[in-house]
Amino acid sequence: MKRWSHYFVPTLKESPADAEIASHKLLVRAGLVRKLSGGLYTFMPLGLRVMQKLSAICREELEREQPSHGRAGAIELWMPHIHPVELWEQGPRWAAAREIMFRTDHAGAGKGRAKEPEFVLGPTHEEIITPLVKQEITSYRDLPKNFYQIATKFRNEIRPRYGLMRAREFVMMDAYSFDADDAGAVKSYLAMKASYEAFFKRIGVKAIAVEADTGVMGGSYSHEFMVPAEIGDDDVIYSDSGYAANREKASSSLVPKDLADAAPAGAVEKFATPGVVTIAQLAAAPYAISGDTQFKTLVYMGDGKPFLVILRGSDELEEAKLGSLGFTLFRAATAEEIEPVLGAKPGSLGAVKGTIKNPAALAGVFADHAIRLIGNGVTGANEDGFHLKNVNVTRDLAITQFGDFRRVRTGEPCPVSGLPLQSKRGIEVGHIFKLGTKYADKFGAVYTDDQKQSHPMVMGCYGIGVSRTLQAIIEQSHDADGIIWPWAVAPFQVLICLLDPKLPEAMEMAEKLAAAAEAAGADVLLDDRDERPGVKFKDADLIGIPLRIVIGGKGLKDGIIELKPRASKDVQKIAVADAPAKLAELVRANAQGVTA
RNA sequence: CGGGGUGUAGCUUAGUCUGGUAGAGCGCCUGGUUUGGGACCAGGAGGUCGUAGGUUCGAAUCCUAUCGCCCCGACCA
Repeated sequence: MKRWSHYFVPTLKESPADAEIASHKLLVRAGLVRKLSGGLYTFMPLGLRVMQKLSAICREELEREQPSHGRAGAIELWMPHIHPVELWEQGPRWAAAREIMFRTDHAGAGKGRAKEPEFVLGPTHEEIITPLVKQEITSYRDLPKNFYQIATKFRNEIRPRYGLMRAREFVMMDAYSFDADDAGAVKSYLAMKASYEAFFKRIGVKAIAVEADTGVMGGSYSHEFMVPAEIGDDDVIYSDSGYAANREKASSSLVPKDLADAAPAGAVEKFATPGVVTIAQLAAAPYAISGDTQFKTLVYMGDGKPFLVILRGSDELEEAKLGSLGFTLFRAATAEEIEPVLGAKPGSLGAVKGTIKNPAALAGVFADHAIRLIGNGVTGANEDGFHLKNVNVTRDLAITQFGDFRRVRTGEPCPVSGLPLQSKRGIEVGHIFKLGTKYADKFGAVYTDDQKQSHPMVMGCYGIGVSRTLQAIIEQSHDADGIIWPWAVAPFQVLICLLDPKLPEAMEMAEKLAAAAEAAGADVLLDDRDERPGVKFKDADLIGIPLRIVIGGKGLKDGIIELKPRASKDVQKIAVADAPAKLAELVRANAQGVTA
């Protein structure tokens, strides 16, 4: 039992000026965190307790045996957070990752300046664990293995946001699985997915697993765990069939599988379009060529070489989908880069064979499937002020490869069920990746099988943003008065409000109840402060302890105490004599509800 | 990094346009009265107005630079 008067819970009546969203305001008002600087937070005693509860449950769920997958759970270890930069340079994503990494300099190290940093602060640990496993595991007998840690991560986010939601230093559970083959890696992946689902369920968070883009991590497939919330950074696309994907990854069955190639409608014809540089201008009078019959040609630079992406004029590029093309780094090309290759400025670009000034410079022409719906359409002539009509997809466009590059829209048919797609915002609290051999190849993490053959290990990597989850819980579970903690992660499960702490019989009662609750498995906070009742009630609601007990001088005279769950409005009055047993029973019932 | 906003006491802020030497509420300290939903009265402490220059007789206020923070965009647990 903690006595509030000897503890430290600095609550605030007013919201801090720099907090915008409910969970951020409550985080600070309830005394869970304090800001040091943008994206850097101190966990105050109450906030730390929640972090510890989240971590403990996370450990239990990760280490639990997964009988259905015939393998042991994950194994905890602890890796350094200062990494020699050479390991990152050797890894597969240095070019992309270095931007978000904090680097160390040599200040205070008694050395001169070096040109390159020697150490970086770890944003995640693939580059550390893979060499470790390469060194320690060489036999199939030692596989599979899944290692994890719960530790601080450092990312120099371009824009930290919303308190713990996107911080520069944050707490993450990161796990890495190593399997002998792909089938094993899939098992490990599914076992982790099951562990994640169990974890989020236990902590009282409604998180849904959605298909996700693999981004800079690479790998073959991945799921994100999303907490639905208006303030979330991500769009979840879903349908009532159960399909759910991050917008970056989402697709639709807009183009029928059996769609035949359109026959040419006539010879390609050039026409003058002076001053027309947008899809909208061409769609307007006097041209009146609707966006869904125009070909939009975008130019990107992939690892230094230009490539083209063709979409319907009415569609938007989903940039993340270009990741499937295999470039390490890509970005939109500048007008200066475009003109020498295509022969025109943006606004008159096209991919019709023979109109591209320097086709040899291109790394490829990638077309979205949806342009097949156009069949015959209009595109730029690669000559400023001119467009081409009667352009036929199969006859006239020099397409290297078709793919899914467009951003889906709600209302389009779900790729699984055909039901209309819907969209909602979500907070990404966890992510799992099946990595394949990408890192194992780079670091030479191989093992020998029972035929004396050497193979790369097949990896998976997994993350849960523990500190972000803490805030997501608040975002998902609060009301106008404060936080409503789920039982399992509450900093304390029971709050005893002693309205008259100076009354010896009240204090005696409080201690008796606290002992009963603790024996039943609850953590107890005793508000023994010399404050007026109103202050105690307001604070109680604000910090959101699930079960509140009120011991007041008046009630005690009538032989009763009060019991009120934070989540409900009902106050139960209980006879003093029955109180300890009743409280213990309630505690056990609640605890069972979250471990069952 | 682009766009927008903001910086005054521990917190929330007024004052800035129109220059005259900083005010409130909360919190804190002392005393008293109170005590079931953020009490009241009296007294008190606390501010180089983000920082550095400049204009001016005089700058929180005008100008320049710089830093921090917040929001929107591209990135991420």
